[in-house]
Amino acid sequence: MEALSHRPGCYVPRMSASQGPRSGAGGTADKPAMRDALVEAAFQLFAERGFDGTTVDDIVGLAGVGRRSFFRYFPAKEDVVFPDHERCVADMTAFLRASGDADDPVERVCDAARLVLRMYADNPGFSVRRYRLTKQVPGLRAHELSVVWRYERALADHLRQRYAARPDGRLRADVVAAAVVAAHNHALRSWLRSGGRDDVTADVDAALEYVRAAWSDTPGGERPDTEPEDVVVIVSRRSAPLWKVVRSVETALDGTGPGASTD
Amino acid sequence: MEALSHRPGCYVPRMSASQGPRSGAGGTADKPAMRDALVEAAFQLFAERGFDGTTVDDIVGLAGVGRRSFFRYFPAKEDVVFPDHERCVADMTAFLRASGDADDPVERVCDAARLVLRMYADNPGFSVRRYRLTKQVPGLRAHELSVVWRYERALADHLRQRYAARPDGRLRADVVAAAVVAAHNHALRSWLRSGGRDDVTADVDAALEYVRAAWSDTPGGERPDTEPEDVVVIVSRRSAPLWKVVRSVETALDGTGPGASTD
DNA sequence: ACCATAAGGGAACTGAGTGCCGCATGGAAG
DNA sequence: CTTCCATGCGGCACTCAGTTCCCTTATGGT
Repeated sequence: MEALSHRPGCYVPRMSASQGPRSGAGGTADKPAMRDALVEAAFQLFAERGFDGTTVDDIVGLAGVGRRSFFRYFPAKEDVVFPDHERCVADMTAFLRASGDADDPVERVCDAARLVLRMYADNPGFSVRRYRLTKQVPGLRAHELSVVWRYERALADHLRQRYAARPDGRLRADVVAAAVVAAHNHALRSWLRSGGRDDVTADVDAALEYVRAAWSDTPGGERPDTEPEDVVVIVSRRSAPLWKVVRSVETALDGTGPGASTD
Repeated sequence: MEALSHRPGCYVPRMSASQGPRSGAGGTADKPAMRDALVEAAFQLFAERGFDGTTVDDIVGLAGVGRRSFFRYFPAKEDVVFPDHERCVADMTAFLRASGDADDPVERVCDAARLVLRMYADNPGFSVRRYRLTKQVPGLRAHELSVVWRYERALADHLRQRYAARPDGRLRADVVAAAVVAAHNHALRSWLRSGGRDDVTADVDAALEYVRAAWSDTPGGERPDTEPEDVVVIVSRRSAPLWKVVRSVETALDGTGPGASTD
């Protein structure tokens, strides 16, 4: 999570696809005013008449632009609901590409998921409005699946590189990526359902820790540098009475007595 | 997996959605000839001109039926590529609903995934043709996502019921469902990529065992009915030499010697 | 013979998405 | 200042997916 805080120069400028025409002077931070106007008009009409009840002509009519311009900025009507999706994917892939080979791959993809979370949390109002929309419009739900799929593919591709040496590296990469995305989405959705009031980051951290504990190579809840020296394993016959099991566990954890410590 | 073999009366008759009109006499096993003709014509044209290069008029022209009839059987053009999807989802939900509370939930959803696999493996030729199609047509890839999403939701909903007592039950359900689907799809896709020649079931079993080992409540590789009487736990100091660890493991498994058996 | 039901066929319509062309702006070169 | 080119925008027309409405036909029961 430390990797996510205050990364000054890590922002991908603007070379993303589906960005539409770059307007005016070839500077760095220009404002696609027409694009924002289209998004604003679209969400206003979607709130009034619903997604299916709104035509592209309605949107461009309210925004005061030509119909052809809409499809210059958004390849499809559904894309106006996820305006900066391409930039987010580009940011995530850049973040993963900047990963070193030393750190834990699972940690890295969890941090990448936190990156996506931050993009949602930065605009709570917009995220909640979009969530209510996608929840009840089947076409938008389907579109959201391909949005999420892009993130999952980015995570899985990164993990496949990192797990290239493992025997089941590709399988593990796909499974871990799916688990991370599922955990992230679980926490994100419950936050969106609450209207954006709860503490997202804590819930997402807990959810990601859940899969990290199951799939990371650093098994404990600790980071590699704080990992304890000992690994504890307990053997017990199932028919043994509970108090005997407990006593043996305690003894084994002490490292003395009749436990199974080999050292 | 025993639950998957030979379930004579478990087949969901025909009340699925998107099934189109039920034809002719009200018997049990009638054949929607027109539906099959549409699928056949569609795949033939898709192979020749591609999905985007084929219009619905082309399909109905080759099948010799009216254009309106196509949309009676398939709500959208993409649905002709997944003709029995609704029946598969209905089968899976029925299979999950028939689950007892005794067996391992993870085992159950893994078996449900194997059920889907069997539907693919029953028609290898069709599955491979569809795979090659969906691989290169973005619109079909997106549609496949919503197909897979239905399966994942079915698994997750079942797990949510089974994990209702757990503190993080809903999170665990979502993560396990995603992991199972990812593992299943990983093995399925590699089989489809091979043209349907490899042994699917073995690969899928291995992939599902991968997530079962991580998330099932019965940690070993054993089924509940063949579970051994003993539970083995091993304690080892990390700095111990490997041979000492191995020797202690062997001793512990023997139940004799200086191991940690409490009985 | 009559009607009821259900399936197929077909014309016409809406709306998304695309191709093409013309217009305007704005900066650079003559 | 004019010419030229590049770029963004608007508009028209077109294709095609999907829907609505209505008609025809077959079958089966009374």
